[in-house]
Parts: sequence; C-alpha cells; structure tokens
Amino acid sequence: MQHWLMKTEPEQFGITDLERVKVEPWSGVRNYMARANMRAMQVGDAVLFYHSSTQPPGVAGLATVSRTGVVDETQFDPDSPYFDPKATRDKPRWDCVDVRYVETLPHYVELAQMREDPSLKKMMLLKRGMRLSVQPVTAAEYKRIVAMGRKKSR
DNA sequence: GCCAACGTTGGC
DNA sequence: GCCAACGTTGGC
Repeated sequence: MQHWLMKTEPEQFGITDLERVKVEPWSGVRNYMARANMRAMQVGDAVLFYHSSTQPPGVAGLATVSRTGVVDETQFDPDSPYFDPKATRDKPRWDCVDVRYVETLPHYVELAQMREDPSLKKMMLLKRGMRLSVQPVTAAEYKRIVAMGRKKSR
C-alpha cells in the first residue's frame, strides 16, 4: 500500500465536506506531476488530507483512494474554473481518483508542528518551494503524522 | 499583501 | 527548442 498527501483549501472543500459526502472525485487538478501521482495510486492507498491556504495549514484527517481512473468531469464544463478547451470526451486530458472519508484526526497536525519534528525532516511537503498538490509520503512519515494527530502534543 | 518558487505560454 | 514574461501556489 502506498501513502499520499493531498492538499485542499478548506474554504473550498475541507475534511468536514468530505465527511458529509463520504466520497469525492478529486477533480480540478491541472498539474501533470499531480496527475501522474494520481495515476500511480491504487484502491486502498492511504491519504493524508491536508488543509492549505488556511491559518494554520496542516493535516486535518485521513482518507483512502476508493476508485482510480476517474474522468475529471470539470474539464468539459465551460462554466467550471477547471474547464479545458483542449479536452474532448473522446480524448480527455484530465483524470483523477475518488477519495473516501476515513476519519478526522482528534488533533489537527499543524504544518509548524511537522517542521519541528526531526523524523519528518525529509518530507516532501516541507521542502522549499514545494507546492505540488498531490504528493507521495513514506509509510514512516504517514505513521508519524497519524500518531501526532491522535495524541495531544501542545 | 508580499514574494519565492516554479509551471505554462508564446514569440522567435 | 529556447527562454522571457506571465500566472499561480501557498506559506508567512
């Protein structure tokens, strides 16, 4: 099983939204590296659900990949901000995965907290200039962040 | 609101 | 195919 981190702006779609809808197609990703990561996903992979562009940013909960090879419908919708005029039904350019709600962590794991943790030093998320919205995490990093989210640390 | 980082676009 | 200009991301 692989582990991933997926960023979302909670104002747009946060962990409480995922909890409500249970399953959500991760549409709207328009970055080739992020797309490649989603294409590498398998059903059952574990996802850290990360809140970005919010104060404070951090991991809010856990999700799982419930379906792969999902066509991103927003590419065909002229009213969507993710509309892609070059995409056709015959030749879609963007696909994604379905993400299923698993749990909201009892303790929100702040980005600053992750930066302070020596065992997360090499984490991709913490690298300078890293803004990839779908990125791999190691099993050890995943485990560590889940542990931080389950126990009170401040 | 700033700005570093980095992806994309388009002229040549 | 290069690369300057421009746009976007996202922490601070």
